Amino acid sequence: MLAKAKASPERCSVNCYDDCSLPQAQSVARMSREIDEPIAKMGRLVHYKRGAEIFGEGQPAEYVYRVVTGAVRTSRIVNNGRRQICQFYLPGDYFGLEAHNEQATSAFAVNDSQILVTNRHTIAKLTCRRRDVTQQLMRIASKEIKHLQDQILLLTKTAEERIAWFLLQMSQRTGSANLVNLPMSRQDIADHLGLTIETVSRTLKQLARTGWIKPLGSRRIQLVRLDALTCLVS
Amino acid sequence: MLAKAKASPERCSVNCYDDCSLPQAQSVARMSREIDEPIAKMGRLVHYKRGAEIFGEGQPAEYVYRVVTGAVRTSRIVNNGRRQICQFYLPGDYFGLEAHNEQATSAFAVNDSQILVTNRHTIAKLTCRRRDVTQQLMRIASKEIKHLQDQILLLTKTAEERIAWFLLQMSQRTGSANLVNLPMSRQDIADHLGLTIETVSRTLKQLARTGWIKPLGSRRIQLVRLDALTCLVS
DNA sequence: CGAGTCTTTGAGGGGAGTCAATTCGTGTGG
DNA sequence: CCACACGAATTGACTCCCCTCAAAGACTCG
Repeated sequence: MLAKAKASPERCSVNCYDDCSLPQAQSVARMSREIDEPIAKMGRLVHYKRGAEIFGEGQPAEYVYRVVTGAVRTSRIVNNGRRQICQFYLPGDYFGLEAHNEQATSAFAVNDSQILVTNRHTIAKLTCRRRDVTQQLMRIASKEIKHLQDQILLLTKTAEERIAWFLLQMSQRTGSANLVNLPMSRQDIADHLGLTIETVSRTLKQLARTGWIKPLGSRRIQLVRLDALTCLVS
Repeated sequence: MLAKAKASPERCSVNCYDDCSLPQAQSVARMSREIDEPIAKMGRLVHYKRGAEIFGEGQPAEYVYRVVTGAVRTSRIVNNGRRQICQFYLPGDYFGLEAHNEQATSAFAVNDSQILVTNRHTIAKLTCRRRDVTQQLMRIASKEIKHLQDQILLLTKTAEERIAWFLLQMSQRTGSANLVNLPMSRQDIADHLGLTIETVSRTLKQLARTGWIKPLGSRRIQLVRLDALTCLVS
């Protein structure tokens, strides 16, 4: 019931760079879909082990983060002990930007992950010189807001619709059309969708029985009937 | 069931100004808690009648809005006809900023309202000259994100907790400690909290029976036991 | 005063939660 | 390499909260 997150704040700094001069920075910039993202080109690459805390709720928000490899979840603990997973972040996604003074969420590495960490001061200084940085910041914030609004819509729907939505979203975000890799546990999914692990499991089974999905092991799912799933979410 | 929003796009422009020279602009700036908010000092004051559409979902996001008097609700329509009210905005609140290219929500005036409308280009130009504008933008976005996250936490709670949370929040935002004026209908409240009007009505009755609140007419509620309500939300 | 809308109240049903037991999967140590 | 342990995931039975449907009551405004 009380899903306490593992607090193993083990962090290993692997590589540092502050400019585009190093090859790693180049590859990071190339990974970006929008080439001219100034924030993507600076920062420090940090390696977090599976389950490691990246930042905690209430901590001062000093950095902006970007997933390079792996996966990250942000979460909040509610009074009754429930854990709400606000968002999963996959390679290319920014997070930690939404905070103003202090973090409203905690962030944990779902898997071993490489995260690009950029100081907010560095970004703030950049906004004075380059006007497109402000636009990029607002674009990231807008994306975050849009996503939260989608999630709010989701929480008024049925379990089946939530699961379908989640699977479709994961398939879109990971790029593979009809094969979904789930880096997170059932508990993570349940806490994200506002369900219980039992309901998640039952609903997945139901979708498999109707032939819309095909489970390939516990954390790999093939989306057989993309049309039916999409229709369910509409 | 299908809660269709009234589409009465009647809008009356009452006053225009683009600088601080006019007295209305001064009063708007004075209303602001943070005196040095650059956005609050410019724009055009528009009057919207009760039920009027301020902008529609999918429309290009050209302006940023600020409530001066009245109340505004932003909403989205889900596939099954349900309406999700994303947020209520009260005097002093900004809205419409979260959109990137096009509005993700529709906005309607709950009551007759005066809205300060500012062109995004004007703000964008200002960011080049004054660096604090970017910070203000991010502060508004952060506030919006925090609020959405709170609402997500809310939607996993019971009806009683949602109602209590809503009443406490409204009392905080309107400034009056234990007297809540509800400018919106039961349907609006229900669509905001992810409940039905029947459940809203029943839950309010239940809270009144336990003596924690005291209804003063349909749209005025006295919060008798603030401690108990706060404990419920925790 | 009356038509329409909003709100309240009641009865019944369904979907997800809770509790509990079993199975599966992974890593560990003998 | 196998046996064991531990957690993760599945499956089942039962309960409860909220939704649905329906009708009556209260309020608003012409």
